[in-house]
Amino acid sequence: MALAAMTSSRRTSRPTLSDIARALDLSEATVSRALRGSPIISEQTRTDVARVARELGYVPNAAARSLARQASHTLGLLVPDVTDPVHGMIVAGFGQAAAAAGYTVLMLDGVREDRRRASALRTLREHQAQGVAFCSAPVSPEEAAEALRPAHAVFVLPEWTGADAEDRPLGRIRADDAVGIHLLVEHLLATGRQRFSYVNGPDIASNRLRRGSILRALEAQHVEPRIREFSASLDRAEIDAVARLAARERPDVLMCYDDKLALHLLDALRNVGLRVPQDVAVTGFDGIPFAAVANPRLTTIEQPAEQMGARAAEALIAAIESGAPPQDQLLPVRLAVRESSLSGRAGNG
Amino acid sequence: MALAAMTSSRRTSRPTLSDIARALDLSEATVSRALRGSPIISEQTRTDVARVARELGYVPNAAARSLARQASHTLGLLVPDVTDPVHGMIVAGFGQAAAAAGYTVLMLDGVREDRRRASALRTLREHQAQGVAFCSAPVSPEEAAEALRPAHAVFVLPEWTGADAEDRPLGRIRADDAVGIHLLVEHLLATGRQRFSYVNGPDIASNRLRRGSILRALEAQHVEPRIREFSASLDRAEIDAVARLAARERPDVLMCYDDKLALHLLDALRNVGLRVPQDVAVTGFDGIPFAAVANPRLTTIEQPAEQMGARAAEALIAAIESGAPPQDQLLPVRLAVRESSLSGRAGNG
DNA sequence: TTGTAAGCGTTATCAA
DNA sequence: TTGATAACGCTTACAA
Repeated sequence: MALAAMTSSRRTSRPTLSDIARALDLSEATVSRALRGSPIISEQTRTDVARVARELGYVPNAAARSLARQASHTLGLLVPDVTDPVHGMIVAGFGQAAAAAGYTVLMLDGVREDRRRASALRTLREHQAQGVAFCSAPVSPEEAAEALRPAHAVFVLPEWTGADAEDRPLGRIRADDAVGIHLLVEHLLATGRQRFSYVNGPDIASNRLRRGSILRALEAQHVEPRIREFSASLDRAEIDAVARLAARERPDVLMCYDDKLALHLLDALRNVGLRVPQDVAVTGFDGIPFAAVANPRLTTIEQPAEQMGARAAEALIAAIESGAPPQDQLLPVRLAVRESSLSGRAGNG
Repeated sequence: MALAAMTSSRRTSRPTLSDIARALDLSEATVSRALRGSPIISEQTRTDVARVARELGYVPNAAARSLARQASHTLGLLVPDVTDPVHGMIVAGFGQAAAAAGYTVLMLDGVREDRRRASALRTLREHQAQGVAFCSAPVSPEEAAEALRPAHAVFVLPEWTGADAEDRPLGRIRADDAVGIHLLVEHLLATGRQRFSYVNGPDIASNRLRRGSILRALEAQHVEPRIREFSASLDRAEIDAVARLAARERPDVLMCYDDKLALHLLDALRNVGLRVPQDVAVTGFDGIPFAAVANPRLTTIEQPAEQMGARAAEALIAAIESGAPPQDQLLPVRLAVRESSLSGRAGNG
């Protein structure tokens, strides 16, 4: 008996329920109940168990619990690139909300790469994730279905808008890009800009959506949507090319897919001698912190990224615990007007 | 029998080993061995099992495996703030290296806050993390010990340099700050800067270390270490105060704790009318991507942050699998000279 | 209020 | 080469 006890405590070197039970001469079942605050346990037992658990430094084993309960209390979060400020904020918000609700997060990064995405999905299945959020990730319907099997899913940014979206336990958390863009276009028109151009980001849904919103916003303002489009990923050569084109064509505004792109473009414009905002206005999208301290400070549409992450986790958890599919949500954005789009043009057209 | 099968497959809705075993009329043990490529399995059985597993969409249950093997294959990563570019890169590198080695990462954010740090450590114990990395996190010796119990630990940035470091299974992954700072000081002296000042970041070990290195580097260059220190967290009011002080005292250089601080200071200096680098040089530390496109582009010391994360994971895994404590590592840095520290001073002293 | 025992999905030990 | 069987640590009927 004593030997068994030693052996068992040596083997894992972590105290278990049965260590507590043995110390108090109780059954494991009673200890388990006491630890989780079951109402049918006597006050005496409860305090005894709590004390011994503390003394022993007992912490429940998540794997065992997951197995016994048939619930992992684990959420998956798929991210294309954690080093991106927006994704970082989503991750932060998601993690905080999940932790607050007692859920563990498996954050898998780099899922733009096929192999890593596949491995991430497999990891989530192995760990029996009860819900998964796709953060701006290009997931195919097949993959989504695969990831979901019995789980719930939420798309934080609307990368996937598959036709069969209705059949699946999906929810979408989005920022109200359209409204933000409407405000932005209004502001730009008000400051006298006329020849608009849009600088495309990578060819993903959010880029297409923003681009579409710009066209619609211009129409709504009865501006002929004479929009010149430029294409640039974050590849530096492409951005330089856009800057050179802009120097030649002289649009009034360069509306960029996102802040990161805009900040790099600002740098490229400096190289070709175009002044912002005197020669051309530049706007971003997202509201990342560095946009506020760029030189010139960048006009942008601020998304509540951290809140979006938190909402995603909450939606997932609510869905898991209620059994109902996660709810869609549309969060408000805010236009931050800064130097890069001020009027006072030098008039070059 | 058929009923039992249905019941069992309904209950979890995920196929298990026994589903495969039943389908092929084999034992679970054999299926388990076949799946993991045990050499003592017949070719026939192996292919049969693989086929059925694929058909059924079988994925092993991590919780069950962790329990049976007494090894979670899980690593913990404690991060103060994922939205910080440096931390983001560490997280990215760590995650990639861990995944490549078949380990799952539990990334816990916001651990600067006491409560979240405590909860993070508990989560890691619950999940039986076999190793944990503290990324620039202010951990107390007690907490570290608590986190470690039977696990291994690596400190990615040297926040904790406790006296009893020797007794514990610790390893430190650091960038060679001292060398970088030496190069930086040399460069600044070569461009004619004389009155140095250091802008302190938060009062954490890495700040103290960088500060110390600057003093030593100045001494080594036989420059009287007349260094004026300023204090600024990322609180905007403090940064503005530093800018005003700088406008009054006119040091030749403002060496900042890190890039983030430097970028904000650049903005503040613009407000008080100080030109960089004509009136004062500004340098950062870390080499975050936005430093390269700031206006003026920021001179900085580039740390291989992503590589540091990867090394941390690798060191942890090596330690786990060999049983030896993790190895210390010192990674090289690189001085990136950019506009913010160019010579051509307007001569104001 | 507490205990007994079965089970969760794997792996590992021993036999066969 | 394969099969029983006993863990792994916890939860949960069902009994007492």
